[in-house]
Amino acid sequence: MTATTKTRSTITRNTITRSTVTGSAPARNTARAEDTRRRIYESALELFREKGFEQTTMRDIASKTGVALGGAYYYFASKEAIVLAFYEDLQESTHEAILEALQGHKKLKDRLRCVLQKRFELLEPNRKFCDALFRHAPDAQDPLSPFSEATRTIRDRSIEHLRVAAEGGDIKVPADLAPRLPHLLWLYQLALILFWLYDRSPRQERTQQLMEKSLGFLVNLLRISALPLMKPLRRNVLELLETVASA
Amino acid sequence: MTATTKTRSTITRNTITRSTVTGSAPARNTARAEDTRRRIYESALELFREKGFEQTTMRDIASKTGVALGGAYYYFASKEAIVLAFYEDLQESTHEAILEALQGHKKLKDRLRCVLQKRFELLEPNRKFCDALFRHAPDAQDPLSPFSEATRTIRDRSIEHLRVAAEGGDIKVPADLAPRLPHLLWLYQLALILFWLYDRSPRQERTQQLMEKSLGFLVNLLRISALPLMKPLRRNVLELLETVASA
DNA sequence: TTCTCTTGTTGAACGTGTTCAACATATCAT
DNA sequence: ATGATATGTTGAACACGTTCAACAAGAGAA
Repeated sequence: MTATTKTRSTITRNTITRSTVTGSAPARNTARAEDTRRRIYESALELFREKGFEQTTMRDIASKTGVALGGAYYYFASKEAIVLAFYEDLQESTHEAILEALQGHKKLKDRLRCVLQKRFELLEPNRKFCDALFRHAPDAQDPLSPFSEATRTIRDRSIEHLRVAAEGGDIKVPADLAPRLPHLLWLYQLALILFWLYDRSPRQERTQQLMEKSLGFLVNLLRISALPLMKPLRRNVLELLETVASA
Repeated sequence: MTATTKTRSTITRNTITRSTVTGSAPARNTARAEDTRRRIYESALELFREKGFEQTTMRDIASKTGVALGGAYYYFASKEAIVLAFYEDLQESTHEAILEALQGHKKLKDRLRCVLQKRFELLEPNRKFCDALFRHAPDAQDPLSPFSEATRTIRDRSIEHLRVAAEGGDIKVPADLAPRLPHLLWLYQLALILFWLYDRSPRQERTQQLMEKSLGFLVNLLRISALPLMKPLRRNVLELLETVASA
């Protein structure tokens, strides 16, 4: 066992040019780099889909791509960052699609279901590995957490979908609650996705059931929330949110 | 690089005598074993408290205890299992205490706060490492998940506290909701603990605030839930729970 | 061309949780 | 006491994610 004392150098190139959450992406995207990156990315997703996140090794990914182990880390800061890149892509490529799909629906319940369905539809082929994103979920300091500053862009997009869905619906939301609603709906969506990821029923029917039931509940809740009787409860909820949100 | 092909033997002792979640505990607890186990356990907790879960190495634990690395694994199935053992201990040693503390309170809000306060009080010195328990939380198949079959005993104890707290309170809970309430309260407690673990405010004051606000909300909600108007919403909630609970 | 600097690539080494076959010690029937 | 079996202990080896110093390839200036 050679006790090689490694000199830990202080300055490295990559610490400077880190740009997105996705990883230590090189500053200039030359054609070669772009290509290598894409090849690594695609090998990775293929393997993730086949064997799941845990079962796939960075060595697998590198060797399938035909690069050295270290190569993967030149493009992605970590194994999980690859999954995050996928989620970014997903959000990117479906933003318009979701907003368009909404046009056909008037009722709030339908509009929300529309957004959720679309999301699940796109997530479906990748169900086996998306749970990786929730591994460190509650720690908002972790860049990969859905609550982190680093994932704000992705999150904001998603919230925007839900805002549009809620605003165009047939239900009048109380003025004090309205501005908070999109964020709440996003939390609701997050919970559903989490349930779906671990749903072991065939074709994830239980998630479908849960979605229907919970949508019904949600809409009823919103309807009722407008009643004068509900004012104190609404105040309760808003205070709660205030407390949670204050950084 | 010596390519040592290791013969993977098929039968090992430990696979047979595994008894609790806590780890592959030996069948007979001899005095020596008991002692070694405790020493490992205590070193581990000390280190966890000092440096947190991630920063503490199994090698640290072993060497601090004065045993070989493998020794730790003779008593604990994994690093996380040590934390679970701690949580078991906690539950064990405080069951009575919590039930007694409840005696002094009549109002539901006070009774619930009493249970929660006690829990946090006991968890407090160990805040730095309890998050380890939530690492694989949503996967009910993982033995260490709070939802797993393996942790049922711990969970049931906790739910029992909350059942007693709710039953002795001053608020009449609707008959259809009452049997489900303890489980719901347990989920509520889980959420609070999760928030607390990652609460970075000084002395975790935000958690205290959140507790007060949410307790107020909860009690108001229960009060209102008895109104005839609320029958359909209650039905909604119960259906929801049914869907989630069906294995 | 040749020299320099940026960009891209390599693979050995590290630190980690975990496993396991070998060894050591205790327990107990004969 | 002696062997046999159960119990406890060891440390090397494994597989994995990750890091990094060294090297190679390309682009641009001289």
